[in-house]
Amino acid sequence: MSVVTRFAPSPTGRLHVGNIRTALHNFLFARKHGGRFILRIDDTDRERSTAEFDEAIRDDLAWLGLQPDSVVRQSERFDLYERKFRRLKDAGRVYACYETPEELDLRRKVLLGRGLPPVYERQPADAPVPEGRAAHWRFRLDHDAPIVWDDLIRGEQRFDPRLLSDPVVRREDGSWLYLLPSVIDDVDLGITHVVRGEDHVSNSAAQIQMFEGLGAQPPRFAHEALLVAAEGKLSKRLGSYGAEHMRDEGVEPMAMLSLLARIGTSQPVEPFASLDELADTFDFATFGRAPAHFDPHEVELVNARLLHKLDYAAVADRLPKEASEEDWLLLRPNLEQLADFADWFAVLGGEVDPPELSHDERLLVKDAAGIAERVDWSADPWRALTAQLKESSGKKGRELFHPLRLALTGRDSGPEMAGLVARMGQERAVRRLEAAAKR
RNA sequence: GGCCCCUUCGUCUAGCGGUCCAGGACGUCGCCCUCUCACGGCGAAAACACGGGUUCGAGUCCCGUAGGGGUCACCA
Repeated sequence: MSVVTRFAPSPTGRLHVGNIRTALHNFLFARKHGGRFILRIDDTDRERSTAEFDEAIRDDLAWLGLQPDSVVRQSERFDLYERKFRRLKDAGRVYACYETPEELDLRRKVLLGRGLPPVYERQPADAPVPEGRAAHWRFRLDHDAPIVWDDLIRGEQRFDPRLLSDPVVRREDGSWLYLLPSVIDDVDLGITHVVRGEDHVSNSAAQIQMFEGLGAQPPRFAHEALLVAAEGKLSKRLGSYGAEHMRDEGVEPMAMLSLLARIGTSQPVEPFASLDELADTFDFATFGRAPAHFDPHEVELVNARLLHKLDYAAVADRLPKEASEEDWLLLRPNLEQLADFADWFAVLGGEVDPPELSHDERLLVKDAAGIAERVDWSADPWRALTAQLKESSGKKGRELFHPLRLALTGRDSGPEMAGLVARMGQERAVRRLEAAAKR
């Protein structure tokens, strides 16, 4: 049996880390098993769904490289739901209800107040239909069929259907609620594995009976522990760490994905350059059951480590077109974001602001400028320059190198000076040293 | 309030009764590459929530306490 997974966001907002992680796991599992990954836009809620978010979600997935093999939209499948709904109704698995939300809410509070589970109480079949009230519809759970499944992450799960409310599947205006259309689609699309957050476990319990009611075999389920914000006690909203935000912050998609694939698992977080590498090692058995802390700072760290090992070919099209492979190799170890490259590239070929130096440092740099003019730049100019300067000034170590780094690059830290100096050329180096000496 | 899940180094975790004075990864610190900052390499410090049991023996099993997460919608 080949694997088919799906990611089913509702277009009521942008993707955030939690979403992305679920999408990634569905993608990786399918990829690992040579299966298919489907994007299902859950837009049954017409009030809150928008075309803008629909598009933004597809954009974000594309940016992340999580391309679905196909895309379906629930709003285009209402005919199918109608047919299945009718069948369930004829079979008595779906029945009409007439309570108002206020009545249900009140009843729930009473039950809760008595310390009882707030489960929906079915009305007797001969209960009078309230005057002028339209029906909404519930799925009838089979109270005599214990619900059991073997969760890929949580192990054996058992639910007593009596402790679950018969879920409302359709409103009085005919609009659909999440639970039933999702099951109908999972059957129709041949979904073999449902991978989602553990906030869905009780939904899965009810849905398993829906699969059976529809005469279908339920898929396998994997409910992953949720992510919680790392910072402080006051749980910050995870929603702010969205794909949009990541893009603006210069996060490489693979850095984000590398972290999300492994956080909360027993496998180490390492920067991976491709989804295939991630898919190879993907395994639900390594998933922990406790909520993992997501720390945005960790994304930055993985991002930097990823950049440090990325090949020129992987980034060439996003670099200034004059930048060579050598430039990339020289500058790469110092990048935290790809955008930093452009700044360093300017240090090689552009201009830098002369730094503020102390009196002693200016003298040293002036001396250096004189030496630099006479050095043979085709050999190893940095070695020649520093050797001579060391001798003439009597300085060494930080005292010697720091002013030179400042004068030549305008910054107090950065890549290997030897490489930078050779690449910036004699004329530019001399000019910068002189400028710094004068300032 | 009911039900479900969880609690090992700062963080993510390994551990499925003795082989654990608890292993790995990130971070931190130190050393090396280099006579600078970074990159990289090597190394070090760092944890079994608490209290009771069971057992010859408990991080590992049981109960309780505390804490965290989830759920109990005419949201998804």
